[in-house]
Amino acid sequence: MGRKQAFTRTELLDNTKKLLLEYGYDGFTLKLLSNTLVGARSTIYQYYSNKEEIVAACMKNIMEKVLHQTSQVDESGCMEALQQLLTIYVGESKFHQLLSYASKLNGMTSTQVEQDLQFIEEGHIQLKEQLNRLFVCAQKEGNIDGNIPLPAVIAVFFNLIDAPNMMNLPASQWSKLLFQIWLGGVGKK
Amino acid sequence: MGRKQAFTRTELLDNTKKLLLEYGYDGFTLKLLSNTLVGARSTIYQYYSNKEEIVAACMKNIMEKVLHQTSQVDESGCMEALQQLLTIYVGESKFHQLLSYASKLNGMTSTQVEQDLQFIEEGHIQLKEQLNRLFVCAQKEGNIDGNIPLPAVIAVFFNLIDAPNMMNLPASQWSKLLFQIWLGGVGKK
Amino acid sequence: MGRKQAFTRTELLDNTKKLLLEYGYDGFTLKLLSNTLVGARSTIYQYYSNKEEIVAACMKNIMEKVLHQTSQVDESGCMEALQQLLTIYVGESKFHQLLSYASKLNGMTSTQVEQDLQFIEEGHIQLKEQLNRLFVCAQKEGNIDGNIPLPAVIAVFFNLIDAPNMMNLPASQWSKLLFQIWLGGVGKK
Amino acid sequence: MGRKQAFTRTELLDNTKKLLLEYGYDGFTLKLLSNTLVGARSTIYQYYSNKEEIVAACMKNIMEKVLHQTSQVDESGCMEALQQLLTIYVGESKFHQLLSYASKLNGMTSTQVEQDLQFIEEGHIQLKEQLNRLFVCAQKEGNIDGNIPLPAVIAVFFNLIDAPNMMNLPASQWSKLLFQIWLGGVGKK
DNA sequence: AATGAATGAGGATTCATTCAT
DNA sequence: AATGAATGAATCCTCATTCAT
Repeated sequence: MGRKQAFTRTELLDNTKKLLLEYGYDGFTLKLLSNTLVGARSTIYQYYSNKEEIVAACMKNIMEKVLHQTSQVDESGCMEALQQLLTIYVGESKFHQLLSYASKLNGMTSTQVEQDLQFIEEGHIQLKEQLNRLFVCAQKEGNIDGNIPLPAVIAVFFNLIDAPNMMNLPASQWSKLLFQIWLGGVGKK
Repeated sequence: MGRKQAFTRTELLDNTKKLLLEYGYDGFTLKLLSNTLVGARSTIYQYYSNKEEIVAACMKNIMEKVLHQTSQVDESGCMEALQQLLTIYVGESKFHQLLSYASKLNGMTSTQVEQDLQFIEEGHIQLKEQLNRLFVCAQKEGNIDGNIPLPAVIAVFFNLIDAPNMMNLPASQWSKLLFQIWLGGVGKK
Repeated sequence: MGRKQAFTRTELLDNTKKLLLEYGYDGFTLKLLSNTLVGARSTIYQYYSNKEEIVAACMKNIMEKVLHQTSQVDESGCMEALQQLLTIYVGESKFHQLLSYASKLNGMTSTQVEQDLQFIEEGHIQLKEQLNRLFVCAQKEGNIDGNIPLPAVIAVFFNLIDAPNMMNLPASQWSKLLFQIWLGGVGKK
Repeated sequence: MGRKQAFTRTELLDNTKKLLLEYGYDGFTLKLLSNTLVGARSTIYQYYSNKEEIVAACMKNIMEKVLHQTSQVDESGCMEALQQLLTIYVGESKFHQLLSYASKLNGMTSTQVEQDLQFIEEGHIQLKEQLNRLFVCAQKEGNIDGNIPLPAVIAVFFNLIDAPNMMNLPASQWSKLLFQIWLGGVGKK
């Protein structure tokens, strides 16, 4: 009963992601979004009740995907686990950039936004804890140089995610390369 | 006798930089800018004929500063030179972030913007060439592992700039640490 | 075999009345209305073809109820009759307020609205005539001070209807009190 | 310096008052308002930063006018004072209706609105106190029938303000007539 | 030259109403 | 007949930019 949907929630969020990455939070307008969809601008409000909710849902989506993958990583071998995590992060394109828009969102406006932000927040914590566990383990096992302050180790690790894959290697290879550099450096041995 | 000058071009650009970093390109409004200056909003148009020109000039400014510093680096010792470059980049706060707003600018709107964008573009090329020179030299001198593809070496190097200095070390120390990690990795030797 | 009826016309109008009183004409939206009913918003259009028709029907309804009651008043004793009328008006909650929305309605839009407005208009006239009859009679019988212009007598009488019953007396008592004040004033005798 | 104003704050508020009375709070749109003024719609925002502030300012204005007048009433003779107050209220056209829009305003949105609402609130209290003083005094002096509950006395008094002056008498005469009815009733003595 | 005021284009959002199942 | 989805018009508001003093 009722008319059939012009577009799905998934389409909406996918296009949102693309546009957010291309134009940033403020540059992302509902007009732009509706242009990538088949219907009228106002139809978007059938799915989400305002712009913030759309962006929040989009971010939550990505966090969910990442959490799903990271939760399946076998942590018994910590170096392998770290390598796998890097692959996941590198694969989930622009993870950092997208989640950085959280600061633009005002949780007070809508319960839905608030919930999504909370979910993202908790996801972040979970991810941090996992990394911490693994870094500590790696240090204990003697895989990481104790002379380098751990914050620096982590900062560099995290930053690798955003390194532009200019050679267009497949994500897994690229991440392997990055991991190798992170661990052994670029210097001649 | 004219009215007394309300504010200088330099003040204008300095405040622009601060605001751009705080609010991003879209969040940066002329009202916000004029609030940080002594005169009226419309006076800004005596200096630049639109918002894009202001941002372009601001970006050009930063590129100029960086180019000025990098051009003074003694390239005879390539490893030392690279280390110095990293210090310069790390010191020039948010170099990447600011220059990323170039994508928001539409060169077609004004000749001035076009010229500034061109300058920035050329600056980028110049910087890349300098790095390339040094990386090739470093490789030749046997300081860099030939098994790692040069683009990866460069990508990681460039990305270090944006690593958050969470321990709040002085720029020179932080850059030294990053350089050391880049070269030798975080793994136990 | 058709679908089962979602809601009745009466339910629709009753809820409309409640909402009109709570939110006013503009605050009254079809979404709000459909939320108080069991079916879908669009089903409302099976009963009335637009918002104006709903409000007009609601207003007509109320006028009908009042007319029905006032037509049963025995006018032989004019003071008793006036007292009864006041009770009716006071009892028909917010009679004035609801009928004031007539000004928001545009008779041109639909024949139905036009007819309803006409009905209401005529009802008003009928009520006025009845009151006039009774006031004239009251004057003749020497119950009303001939020195007070009749329009003022009527205006005050009509306005009593809207006096807020702050003591929350039962309608009949409240109306009796108002009638007594109207007739005898609040001054010490 | 600068261009000369297209319209004054006073014009703006006067037109606002007229429109509010004609169309109600929701029916009052900035488009409507700007149509009654010489300039563009957006120019209105030079004076007030949103619709609520305009309405709040308009309401405050009216309250100020009324308070100014009521504060000059000589309260030594309480019946005369009450008569004067009624004249003031009757003269300040639609005092009640306009101030009733306070409920539509959300004080949280703007400090200005909050302050104006507070002012209006306090004005209300002041007016109530003045009336109370006078009613009590009138009762003491034996001018008011002790058998009628005071709330009813007050309710009727207040309601007189809104009685439509259908004979178009000058405000002072009309109010005198109303006062006389309120005090002595319409019945034959 | 400096400025205060004016303005139009653009964006988010709501709502009555219409469509298609 | 009932409905869920679609939609365009209308509204508030912001902002870069232009005007006139």
